[in-house]
Amino acid sequence: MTRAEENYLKALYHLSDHDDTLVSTTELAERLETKPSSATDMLQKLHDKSLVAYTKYKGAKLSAEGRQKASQIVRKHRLWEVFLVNKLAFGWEEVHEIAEQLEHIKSPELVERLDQYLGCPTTDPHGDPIPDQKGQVVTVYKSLLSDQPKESSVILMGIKDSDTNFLTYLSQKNIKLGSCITILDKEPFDQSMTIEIDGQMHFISKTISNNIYVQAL
Amino acid sequence: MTRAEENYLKALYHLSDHDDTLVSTTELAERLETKPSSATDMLQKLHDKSLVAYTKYKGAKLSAEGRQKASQIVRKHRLWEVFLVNKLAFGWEEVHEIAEQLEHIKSPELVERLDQYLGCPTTDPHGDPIPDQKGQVVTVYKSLLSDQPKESSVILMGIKDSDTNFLTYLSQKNIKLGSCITILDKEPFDQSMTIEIDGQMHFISKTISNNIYVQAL
DNA sequence: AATCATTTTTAGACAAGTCTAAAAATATTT
DNA sequence: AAATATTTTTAGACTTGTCTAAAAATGATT
Repeated sequence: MTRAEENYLKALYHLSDHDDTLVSTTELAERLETKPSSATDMLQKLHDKSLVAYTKYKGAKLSAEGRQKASQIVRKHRLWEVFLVNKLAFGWEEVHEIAEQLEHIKSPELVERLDQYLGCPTTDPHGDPIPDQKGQVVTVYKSLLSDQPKESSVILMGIKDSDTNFLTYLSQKNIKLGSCITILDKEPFDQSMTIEIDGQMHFISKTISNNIYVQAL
Repeated sequence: MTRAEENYLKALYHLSDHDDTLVSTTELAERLETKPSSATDMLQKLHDKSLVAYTKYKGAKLSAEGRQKASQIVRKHRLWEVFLVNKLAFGWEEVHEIAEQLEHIKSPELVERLDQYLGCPTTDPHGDPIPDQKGQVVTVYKSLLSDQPKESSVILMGIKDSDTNFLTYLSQKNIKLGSCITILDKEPFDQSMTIEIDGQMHFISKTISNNIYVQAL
């Protein structure tokens, strides 16, 4: 498999993550920052290889085989992210781009040894699950911080959209995975919150709280 | 720089390692398992980019800039080899292919952190020197085992041609970097040797001893 | 149901890197 | 020094993945 093929499979994996909906050509092209015509070409190619179920004008989704392949690329991506953060002390906002490259390294042996070396982690530095060799992921129940009531305490479990700017914003405020968050106040008007983390108080907008996954204490 | 360009630079680096001789198109093509016509195309391209000094029908060599670029690819290759052997417990005969892929990962920050993490090694698992950021290498004086006199004792410092089969042969016999070798006997006729390593005796041909670098104790 | 707008596909072109086959230059031999 | 052999380069073609522009299909509107 070429790098381009791998990137298309991965994009399909992310776009039809849980639901089994068909992905449109335009949607796929946007995700990959390319043109719909290019996506069409590739979908036909991947369909010929039985990695994608694609019907002209209707859309595409991964086949069982394609999903397995895609999951292993995601597995590699997230394992490398753990390596970069836990072993090389990169910040969680710095690792995505490097992992985009490392995920294409072809060596099943390497992946398994890396997994062992890292202690077989089940989530990456942003709280996203790491698929196992079979493509299975451990589903951890996560709610959005924005849905939590006033005066409750929760643990930060993940980031919904791991945008670099957002990750940088959080790490500057020393907010990280595992942080204990107490909601001191919640404005009924715009749902902005006053929260407390490690004795520090922060005001956060709904946009922010809506991008943070938490778990009840 | 593309992967192909990097591979050509690296090949030139290895082919005109110490001496500053011109490399022929055929020589380069053979090293890269490609055709001379392809090598010609690429040499012209690299010449246009000032990475290679190339004269039609004469041959090519790296420019200062090209040599620097090449050295950093070799640096990455060898650092990753150290990682694979020292951290992931791969055998020294298993790491070349994987490092061939890892050497193309583009992230200066990653290289420097990896270097630190590994303790800034100066040689790779086969005893080859790791260039520093400037492309400089520490030259360690190494002689060939085949040139050593009978009854001398030496330390194994490196492998001349790190062929997979040869590396496997050595590791099966538990012969590794740093092993102390005593030459018990040396046959005048074919220069085959009887050597002793860690209490184990081995008979080795000239072909073998000629591929092992050692240093006097 | 017919028209209009949008999405998707096709067709043809381009760049990178490779190849084969033929032409040009260099090296070797007599 | 001329003829032959070898090496190197050029020319044209192919593949992968992309693009633009035009055609076809689908969806929305009236």
